[in-house]
Amino acid sequence: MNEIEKFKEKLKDKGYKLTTQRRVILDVIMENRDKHLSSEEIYDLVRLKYPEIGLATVYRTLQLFEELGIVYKLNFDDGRNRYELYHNENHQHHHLICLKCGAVIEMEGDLLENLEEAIEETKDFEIIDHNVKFFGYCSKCRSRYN
Amino acid sequence: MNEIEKFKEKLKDKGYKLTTQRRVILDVIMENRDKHLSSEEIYDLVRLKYPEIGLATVYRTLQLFEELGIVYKLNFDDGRNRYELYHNENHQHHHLICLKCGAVIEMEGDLLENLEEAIEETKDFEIIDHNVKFFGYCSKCRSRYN
DNA sequence: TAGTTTATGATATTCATTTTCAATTGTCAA
DNA sequence: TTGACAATTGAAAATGAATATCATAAACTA
Ligand SMILES: [Mn+2]
Ligand SMILES: [Mn+2]
Ligand SMILES: [Zn+2]
Ligand SMILES: [Zn+2]
Repeated sequence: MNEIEKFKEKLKDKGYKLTTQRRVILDVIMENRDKHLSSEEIYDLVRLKYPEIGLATVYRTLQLFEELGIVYKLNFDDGRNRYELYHNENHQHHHLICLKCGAVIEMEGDLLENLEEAIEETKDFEIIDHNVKFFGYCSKCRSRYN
Repeated sequence: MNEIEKFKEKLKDKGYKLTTQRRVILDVIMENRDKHLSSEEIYDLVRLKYPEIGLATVYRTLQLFEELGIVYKLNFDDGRNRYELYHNENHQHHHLICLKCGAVIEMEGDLLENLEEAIEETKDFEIIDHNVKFFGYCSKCRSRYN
């Protein structure tokens, strides 16, 4: 079963309808797997394919996609929601955000085992998800030519 | 030199004036070291001591305090800025946020050495700060009596 | 204390997001 | 294929946190 089939399934499962709008929004997100687009950036891209769409529909759909686990909501402290396609089951990557140019670099691999173990033991806290961001300077911005 | 003296110094250093409003806001934050108050929560507490204060003053002051390194701005993904007194120089604690009751638990100790080393090496990224949150269930909410 | 500068409070404004609601569309049983 | 009915949509208004504006007030300093 490919991604589109899974998508249709997920919608049907919960009684949601498959609309053109939802299809187009998913397409845009899939075509931008590597990006971390904001709601309005997604709106702008979707409008190229489907100019009649309303902004509210995009916001509504992104919320729905998050509920369905199709998309993951990110917060880069820039005052807007951003989204990425739900990669692998256990969302194991961190984001490095450049304080100068705003570049977002992904860091695969968790490397949080120590920390998570310590938390579960000393704090008796059951971890469901984590959110790890690093702020600093990317290689480009560190070079003296900048 | 105690905390208040340091505070006065920091203001004077940059040409800022010491006003009653700033003093009262600092007091409220110091009296709530263990909390992670939002701007409006701080406003409400400040008004108990100084009812004439304006909301804008509280927002402005919190921004100023962040610039001066008196306070640290937090983002718990609840749509509002939260602040805590700048603890130790290297802001080494993480937050565990309960998905059920909203409790915020602090985790002292970094335990990110592995991860940070890996990033600096493999990504050529200079880390200035990090932001680590864990979402899950606190001990209270895990007990069957809930 | 006077003179200069910074800060304040009230209010208006911004901006992302959400809500409202009448009109439209997808689904599914007949 | 159709009709009934629930879900969805787009336009517009509303919300809510944060910021900007501006006349007045308070702090600093010589
Ligand atoms: Mn990512
Ligand atoms: Mn804390
Ligand atoms: Zn950069
Ligand atoms: Zn809890």
